[in-house]
Amino acid sequence: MTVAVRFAPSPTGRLHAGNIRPAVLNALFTRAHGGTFLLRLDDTDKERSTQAFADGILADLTWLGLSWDRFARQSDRTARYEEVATQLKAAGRLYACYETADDLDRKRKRQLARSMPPIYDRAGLRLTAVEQAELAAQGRKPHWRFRLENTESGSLVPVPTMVSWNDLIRGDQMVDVGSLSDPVLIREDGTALYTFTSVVDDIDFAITHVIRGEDHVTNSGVQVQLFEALGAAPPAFAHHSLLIGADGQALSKRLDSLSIGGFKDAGFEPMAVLSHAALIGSSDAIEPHAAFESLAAQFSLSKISTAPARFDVAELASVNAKLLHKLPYDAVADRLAAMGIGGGEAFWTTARANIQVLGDVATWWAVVAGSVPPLIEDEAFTRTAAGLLPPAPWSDATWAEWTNAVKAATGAKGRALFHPLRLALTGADHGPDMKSLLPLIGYDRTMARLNGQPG
RNA sequence: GGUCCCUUCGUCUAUCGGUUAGGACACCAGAUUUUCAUUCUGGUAAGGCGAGUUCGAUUCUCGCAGGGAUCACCA
Repeated sequence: MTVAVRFAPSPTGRLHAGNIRPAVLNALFTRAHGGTFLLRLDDTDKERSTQAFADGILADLTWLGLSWDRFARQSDRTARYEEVATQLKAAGRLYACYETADDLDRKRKRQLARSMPPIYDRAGLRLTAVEQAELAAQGRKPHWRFRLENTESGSLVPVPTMVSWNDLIRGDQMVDVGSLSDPVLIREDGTALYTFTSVVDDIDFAITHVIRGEDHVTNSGVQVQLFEALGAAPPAFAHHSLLIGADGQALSKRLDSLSIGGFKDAGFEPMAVLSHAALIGSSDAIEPHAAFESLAAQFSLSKISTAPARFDVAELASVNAKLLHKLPYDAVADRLAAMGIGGGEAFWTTARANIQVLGDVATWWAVVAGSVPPLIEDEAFTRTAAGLLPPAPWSDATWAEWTNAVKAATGAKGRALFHPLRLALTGADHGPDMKSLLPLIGYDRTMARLNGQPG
């Protein structure tokens, strides 16, 4: 059996820290098992779905470096859904209901008020042919529910009915479909809903593994019955836990600030975001991986925890910085060039240790090749240092040679010796190793800055 | 309110009845850098609470508490 997975976002928003997890996990699973990856846009909600969001999701995935083997959008498949719905009606598993949304809402509230579970009472199933004909004559349009298999024969009253599967992350799972409402599959306007379209597509695209968030666990119980009603074997399921915020509360409130677009704008590397998303809530160390293959090589669903994991953007920032600190010059040469940054490998290996995001190198490039206002703490000291500056050409040894001379002349050592020189040469009290930075700054700029000129 | 899931260092986690409770990040210290950062080495730090089972419980059972999810003509 060839592995086939899918990632099925609905284009009602952009991708964020929470919902890239199933995307990444599915992609990793595919790579690890040699399967195919279907990107499916679940755009059955016409009210909320937009082309702009669809484009945004594709752009976000592409930026992350994720690709797909197959692509589908549910709005293209309405004819197929109608066909399958007809089949289900003929099989007696889909029944017409005439309550309005308000009716249903009132029913639910009444049940809740009496501490009863808000389960649909199957009034539609009790309608006689005559009653149905009357409603139809009034021009009423029904919506259609899937009759769950959860009663004893001859009864409409649900009894505890367990649907079970061996979840690839959570182990043995049981969902009691006896305590669930028959799901609405077809809206009053005739369009299909997610619970239905998702199953039809999973069957038609021969999906073998459904990897998604634990918010779908109950859905899976219902959908297993749908698969069976349609004569298909359910796929294997794997439900990962959801993320919570750094403060321990649900993440959903602040997702706007945790969008993939936001991470991109903040200057994070795609591989840092990808590594973090793949590793959070797993038993592998959360560390940067330079390549998708490296993540895939160690990937296993069994390493994913069932407990909700905490998403902290500071942790992502740290992964990003570590990734950059190890990044070889070849991997960034093009991007540095695009930023107008030269200096070659020597500059990059010197500067990379002091950046959090790639854009930070601009700061050090200005120090090396541009103009920075020097900070002169002690004019006499820097003037003395300027007088001792060795002539060009410079090498890695120049810094030691020079600072030893300054030390001998002034008696300064340690921080008292280096701090004022760093401030004068870079305008900052922290930064890359001066030994390798000095030759990059060069004689002229160094001399100018020691004399208080921006250089 | 019903149902499901979760609870080990600050954080992500390992442990499938007997361990000095391990690792990673963060933090602290030392080394390197005669400075900061980087890098390297070392260290501090944990089983929510209460019962039960057992010779023995982080591990199994139950209760409580806390957290998450779900109960849409959303996905």
